[in-house]
Amino acid sequence: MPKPSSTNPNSSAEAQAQLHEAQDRFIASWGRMGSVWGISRTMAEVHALLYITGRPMCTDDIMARLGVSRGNVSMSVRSLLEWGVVEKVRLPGDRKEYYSAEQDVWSMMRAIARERIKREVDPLLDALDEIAELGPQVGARSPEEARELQKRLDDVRDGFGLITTLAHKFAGPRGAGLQTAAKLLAKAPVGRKATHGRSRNPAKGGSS
Amino acid sequence: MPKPSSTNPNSSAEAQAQLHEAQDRFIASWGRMGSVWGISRTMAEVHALLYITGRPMCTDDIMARLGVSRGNVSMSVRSLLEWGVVEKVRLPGDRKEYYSAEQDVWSMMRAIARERIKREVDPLLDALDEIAELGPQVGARSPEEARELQKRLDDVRDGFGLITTLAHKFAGPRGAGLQTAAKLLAKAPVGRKATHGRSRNPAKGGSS
DNA sequence: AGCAGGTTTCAGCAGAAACTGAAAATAGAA
DNA sequence: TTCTATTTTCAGTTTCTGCTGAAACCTGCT
Repeated sequence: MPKPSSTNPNSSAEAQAQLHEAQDRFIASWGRMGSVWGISRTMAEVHALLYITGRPMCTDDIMARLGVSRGNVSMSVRSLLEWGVVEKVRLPGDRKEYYSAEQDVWSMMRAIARERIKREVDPLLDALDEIAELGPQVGARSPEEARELQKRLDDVRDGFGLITTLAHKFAGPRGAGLQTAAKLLAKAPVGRKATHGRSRNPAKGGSS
Repeated sequence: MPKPSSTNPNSSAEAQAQLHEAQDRFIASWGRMGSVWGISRTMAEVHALLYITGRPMCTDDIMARLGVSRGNVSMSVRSLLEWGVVEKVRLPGDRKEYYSAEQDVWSMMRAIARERIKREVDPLLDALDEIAELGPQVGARSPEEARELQKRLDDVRDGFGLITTLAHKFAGPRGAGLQTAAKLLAKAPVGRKATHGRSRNPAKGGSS
């Protein structure tokens, strides 16, 4: 029910404001995250907004809530659609387009991981392969330095290659299995118990 | 043996130039990577230079090779030292400071991962915890929306929490075990075989 | 102590990225 | 088809980030 959030039996104006604030905080954090990841702050904020409210929203809703221009919303939504973390929704009897975010966190994370690998790791791997091909030339004249170079190149390649293989299992179309794998690995005693030093806020909602 | 790379029995001027070019390409790629990761291009380039040559270098060497200012080198090196991927080296009989990069790729990757988690994930987790504390207020007046909010917050938290736990095993002081774990996981049939569609350059000249 | 060689800091500049606003394009209704 | 509500594009503007270069600051030799 994408109802223009107005007076709802359950929510007083005050509670509304508090909800609003909590949401805004999430949006702000996610947005800051976005800058660190190299995507635009607004794009991350739009995504956060759609995710946290869970309701389809149209361009004007987003503009109003985030206080950004129409053009900016349009561009951000487009990227989000490309990433596959947001989809268009048509409401019958309304000419506007509505947008809503992927609600399953793991799908969402897969999508994010997929994009990031594409942008961050793959180009490096390509470059590495390309550079490796210069090796023989060097090797012809300077075998020792060529070997050193080749070794370092290979080391990096192998490291990132492994990570990529791993990540593709996670991010690929059938990647859901990795959620399980991750949980397994998280439990497995690799070295020692690595509590990440943060006490989970207890009870409350069970999750997916 | 940090010899100012001059005439070496094994290397003709030509081979030297070719080695140089291969290195430069690596440096450029790694530098581009850096921008994507939100660290300055120069910082990444300095690191790449120190890694790929494997030789300790002083400020002037770096300035000359990378064509950047003294101040820039100074700042970059400082960050690199903080990240723990580069260390100071004193050469006896020379007042200059020399710097050299961690040569083990896995240590290097652990260091990188550690920094990135610190900068990217931890703040989000903190924000999430903080926001979750606003929940009860909302809940008092609007139980339904509060539950929805809490659930979404928890979902994200759980997802990132799991990843963090995992990552800390990898990046932590005893994290070396994860190299093994990664290899294991890479082999394990999670769903289906995920060849990452890239054929490793097979010894010599593949095509580009 | 004074001095020479080296490193760090930082104000100002330059280039890049993000954002706006309005014009152009598009898609649905009649 | 035409008319109109909505979305997209893009040139201009603003904002941000990284870089430089010179002055200030260390550090250890004499």
